[in-house]
Amino acid sequence: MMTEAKNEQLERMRHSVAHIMAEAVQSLFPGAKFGIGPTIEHGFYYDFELSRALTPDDLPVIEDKMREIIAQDASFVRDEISRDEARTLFSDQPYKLELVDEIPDASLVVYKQGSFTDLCRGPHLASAGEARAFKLTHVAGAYWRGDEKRPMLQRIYGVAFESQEELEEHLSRQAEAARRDHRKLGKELDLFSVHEEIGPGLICWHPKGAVIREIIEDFWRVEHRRRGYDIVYTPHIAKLDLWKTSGHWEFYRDYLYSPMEIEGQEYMLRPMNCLGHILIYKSRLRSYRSLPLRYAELGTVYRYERTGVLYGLARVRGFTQDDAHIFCRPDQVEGELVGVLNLVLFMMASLGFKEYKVFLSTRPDKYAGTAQMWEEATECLKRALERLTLPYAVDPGEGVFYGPKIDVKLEDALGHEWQGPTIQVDFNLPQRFDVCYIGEDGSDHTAVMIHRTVLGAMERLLACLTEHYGGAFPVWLSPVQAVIIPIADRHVGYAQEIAGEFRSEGIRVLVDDRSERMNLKIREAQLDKVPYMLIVGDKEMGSASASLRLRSGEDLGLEGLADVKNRIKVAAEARA
RNA sequence: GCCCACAUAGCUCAGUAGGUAGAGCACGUUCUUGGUAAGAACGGGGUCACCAGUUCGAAUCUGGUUGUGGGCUCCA
Repeated sequence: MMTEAKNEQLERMRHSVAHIMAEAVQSLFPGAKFGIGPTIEHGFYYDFELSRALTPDDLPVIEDKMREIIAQDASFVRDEISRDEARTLFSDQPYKLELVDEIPDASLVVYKQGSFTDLCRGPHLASAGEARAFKLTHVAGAYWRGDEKRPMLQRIYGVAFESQEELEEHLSRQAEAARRDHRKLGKELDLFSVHEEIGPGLICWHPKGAVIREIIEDFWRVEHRRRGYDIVYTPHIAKLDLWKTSGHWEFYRDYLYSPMEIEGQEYMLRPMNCLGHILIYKSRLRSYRSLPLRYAELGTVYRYERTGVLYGLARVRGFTQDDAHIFCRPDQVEGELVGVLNLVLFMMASLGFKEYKVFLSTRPDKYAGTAQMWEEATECLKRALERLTLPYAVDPGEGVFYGPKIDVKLEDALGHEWQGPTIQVDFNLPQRFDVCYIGEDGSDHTAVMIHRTVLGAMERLLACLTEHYGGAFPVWLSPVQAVIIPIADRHVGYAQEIAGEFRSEGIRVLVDDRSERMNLKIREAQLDKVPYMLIVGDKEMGSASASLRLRSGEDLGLEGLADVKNRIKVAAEARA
């Protein structure tokens, strides 16, 4: 109850600060047209149409004006007026008029403070002087009512808290998030790059990023074989006709790369991996006895994403899905779904993601198949979730046109959400490609097809892992697990001996043999977030040992080589 | 795609009355061989993203292109 009341008060304050900002903008930009100004997580925004574009330099000026307004401490006055009065009041505010016309109530509520009156349900603070710590953070463009066909307004975002301390705490959390940004760490830790010369959204994996990827992919393969998947490889381009048959050309044309002509035939870069898998399935007659068949592929796909949506590794134009397609009988669907969900949970746990949200998306307005098919499949997905006692939320109408799905959103250490694994039942492709099997009765039956990824895409996964761990990857994923630091040049030979021995047992180790001081080498290994530093000098050489330092800064002192080796191997095997 | 901002050495960034460029780190050479987060000196390195325009003269002003960032819309 206490926190609820507190939240309500905070919401009220944030909303009032939005009004105060609007008043400040009104006085600084005469003729401003006002959109809406709601509260959001941590703060608020307000949308305006102004005579000129705002720049970041405008924010402190607006903040100063807001402080003046707060100092004047005008009361927030609630008033109820008729629709006609409202139309008169907002006669020069086209966006407000639009809102007035949409509210069905007979009388409308307005709030007035100082010289500013806004159409607003409230509630608000008693007076402007109750506003507390706030800061305007950034300006951005935003379509009126989120519709890209309507005018773009200028939005000012701000944050507001009950106290200066809370505001500063929030700002420092933001700063920590910026430090963990995978785009920044990707450069610092030498994981990946994108190049103007190659094209936006197309990723080059550097050796260290590639190590992480390779380890995860190897792990993925082993786990899939163990769970009855067959691994396949299929081409990255295919004739355009195939994509017409599948419906991709019709439904996703805006997201496809233009076809290319080869020997008078049009070919297209693949946006999905399914079709190759379907053709493998169809390469011979399938009996009900041989189902389910599970074809898995780390399949690279290319999708044309609009430039404005690209984001580091998390939203790209070429990416590798850990894809698989399960072909099964209707009576096998539920069991398969449970198997996939188990695999998802296992992968998430192995990668260190403890927080995730599960969403079940149901039938949209436009759909393939019959309502009954959707009903049954949705029930199957539900039962599978319930068998694993997984809490989930239903996203009504958010399914893809070809079938219902389960999406898993991961939450990283900073609370960012990432769309990861997805499990989709498909009613479209089996029909279009006549994907069937011979049943017990000797006749053809349409197979059920399940698309699924358990990691999502390798690119997005690396983004997510990097931010989750802040670049300090667990030992099993660390590109370099240990750096051996000889104190003086005469210790390099000993360091290399250790490195050879460790390497032969699968430990990723480097010798920092530069003629630099130990302090520098420690600092750099630390900045590289290498889990173990083995410092070796005269003492260690004489006792077949190394002095062990962890990236946490902890100095574990002298330890026998066998123990060090064992310690690293145990940590790697535990995936810790 | 849309709105706004930004683009200077490999990296992080200085460089506002327009007069052909700087620092730190990194890199190279040399000296130093040092016990738990940066030893020192010297040196190499930039057609100031690209293309036009204004100007006697453009990193600096204008327009366009490309890319990046913050958002909006979108994300099979």
